[in-house]
Amino acid sequence: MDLNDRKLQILQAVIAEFINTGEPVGSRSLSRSHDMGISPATIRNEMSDLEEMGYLTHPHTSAGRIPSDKAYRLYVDELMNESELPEEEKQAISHKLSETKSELDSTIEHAADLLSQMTNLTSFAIAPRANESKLKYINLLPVDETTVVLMIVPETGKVMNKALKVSPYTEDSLELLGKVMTHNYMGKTLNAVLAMDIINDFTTDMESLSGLAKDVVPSFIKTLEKMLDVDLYMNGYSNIFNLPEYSGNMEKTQNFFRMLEDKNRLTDVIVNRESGVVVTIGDENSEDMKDCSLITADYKVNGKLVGKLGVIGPKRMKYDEDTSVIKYISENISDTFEIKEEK
Amino acid sequence: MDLNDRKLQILQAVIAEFINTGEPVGSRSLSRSHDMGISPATIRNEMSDLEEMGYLTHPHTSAGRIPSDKAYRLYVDELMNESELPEEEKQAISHKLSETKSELDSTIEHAADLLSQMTNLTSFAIAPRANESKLKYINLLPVDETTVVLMIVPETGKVMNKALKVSPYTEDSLELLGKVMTHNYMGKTLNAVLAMDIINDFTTDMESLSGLAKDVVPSFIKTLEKMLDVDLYMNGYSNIFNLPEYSGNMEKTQNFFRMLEDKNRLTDVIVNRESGVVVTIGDENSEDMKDCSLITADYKVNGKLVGKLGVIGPKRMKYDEDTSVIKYISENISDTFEIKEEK
DNA sequence: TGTTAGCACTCAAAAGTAATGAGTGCTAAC
DNA sequence: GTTAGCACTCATTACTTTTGAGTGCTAACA
Repeated sequence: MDLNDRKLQILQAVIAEFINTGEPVGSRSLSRSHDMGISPATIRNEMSDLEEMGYLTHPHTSAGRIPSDKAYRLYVDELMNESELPEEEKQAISHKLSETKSELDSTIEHAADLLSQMTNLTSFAIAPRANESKLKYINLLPVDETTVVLMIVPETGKVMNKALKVSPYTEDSLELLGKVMTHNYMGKTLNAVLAMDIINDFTTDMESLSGLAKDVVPSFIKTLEKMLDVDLYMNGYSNIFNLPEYSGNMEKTQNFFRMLEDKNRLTDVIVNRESGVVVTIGDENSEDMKDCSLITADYKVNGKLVGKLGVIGPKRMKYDEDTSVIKYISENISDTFEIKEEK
Repeated sequence: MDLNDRKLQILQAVIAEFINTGEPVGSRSLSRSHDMGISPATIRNEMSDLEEMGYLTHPHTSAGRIPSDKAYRLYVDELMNESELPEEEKQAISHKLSETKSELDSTIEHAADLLSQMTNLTSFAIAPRANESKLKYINLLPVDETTVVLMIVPETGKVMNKALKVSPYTEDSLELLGKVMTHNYMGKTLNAVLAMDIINDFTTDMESLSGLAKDVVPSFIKTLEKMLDVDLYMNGYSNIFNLPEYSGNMEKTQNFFRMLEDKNRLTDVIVNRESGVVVTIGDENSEDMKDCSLITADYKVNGKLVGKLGVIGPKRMKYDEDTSVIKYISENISDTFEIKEEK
């Protein structure tokens, strides 16, 4: 059987209608809302064909049709026309994001915020991962007799520092320790440094430092490990209650929130998505998200891929608009954190 | 009318039963479960009295009784015996918290985690507020031609730093600017510094620095402002679905999540609670939390009050156990971050 | 005088029943 | 190939009945 023009037209109409209302679409109501010059009976025949081809399903015999995952996939890949964002929305985004220009963390947070507001979905964003990023700067600074601050600056990603309680020390030994650490680890990637036998570097070689090193090195390692963690921002989860299929179904709602609360798992899923603007639909996701769709995009800092952001919501989301929003926001962030050549 | 012994006993039994099951408690079932040597009819008479006195209510004529807010208040203040935590739970807490010893942020996060696990409620914790904390250390560090790191260490609370993009600069001018900032602001409280006319300090006086200062000072101010924000950790919100009164009532659940998602509001509520272990019940809270109870406690760092943590859940929470857990965890944190005198 | 058995009454929740209506599939005529 | 007609399906809604845990009241009892 062939996906001829009329079938496509009907399929598109069913998808559009279902995305809008969330109710199964019947032949009669379709012929009323989208006048395409054919009778409900004809639509019925076509729908029946579309069902056979796997694009539509039936919740039960006497209900209307709803799009299958395959239909959404077709829609996203071929049918929908990515709408250009209206100028005023673009302005609103740029304006909101420029408020925190040059502060990546806040920008990411604001981006997630915007995203959920503009899509009425649950949004998320993750800050840069640092693991393949080279250490650019390591420093130990004296604060008071028993406090020093350890600071680690990776090439991309978040600066980390930590105030450490240590036994009394001399500034000289602190400076020396800082220099040794810098010498040993600077320019290497986070992963590379963590693969080294850091503790041994200090316990065997340098007697004079071992006291201070004993206080500092474990924290250094822990801090490096913590830099591998990605921060997850999430926003707009209450939006789910605006959708009748959730607000009328406690079990679905429960699953949704349980899924969201497993932050590690969610972070994993997001981190491991392909780059670019990616849409995954229903079964294309893992079991716990199988009746959701996700759209993600990544943003760059200085031209390198570093973080992701996106939305999660029901399969009947407004793929066209939502994709545009996400795309625009991620590009906007990337632009903001581009090295300005002319500077 | 008098709250005699028997009435108290019955009231206590009703409360205990209701906290356990969430179902209104009838006279017959009460006489069966708590044998107190009197007939259901007598219990009925007493319950009727208790209702007149405002301790019990009736959802409808033919239903059992449920405790009023007043009853919970009495229970919390006088009737319940704060249970000592079993030794193994204490151990579990100490063990889990000691994993991240000396890293306040992670400790707080873990504490919130533990709290929700042990109480089956939604837990929250806020990291220290820095606004009355004195600035202990300000530094500007060169990273590369167009990047410097600004670091601010307050006496208590979180070290903040930020990588800033700046126009090309000399290390000398950076050092000078750092010294000026240190000279101007060190030892003052955050609030005090923010009250000053910081921008003017630099634009008028020091011509030589104005280029660099123009890049750095606005970020300095923003960073200070950001230090006033408190970070809120939240955990275990899905626990709400285990409670029949929520999992059977979408509207309640919605309100709960909407309330939780308003982070600023929630943070405000928590920050402004009295110190010590505080329980607020139902109407004692603001409108949006009026059918919840909250228990909070604060923890100290170096003996100063700095942060809070607690739980939010239904009014029929296990006040005795939950209070003990919160109290123990908050004390444990305070102990961990106590200055060790003997050091 | 406090306690209790007995009884009529109440009412939410559960179960059963019927009506509604949007939908389908099939067939026969156009 | 298209469409009107019709029998059939089935979730949803409304209505009714039944059930049972509960109450309040009264009268008798210790």
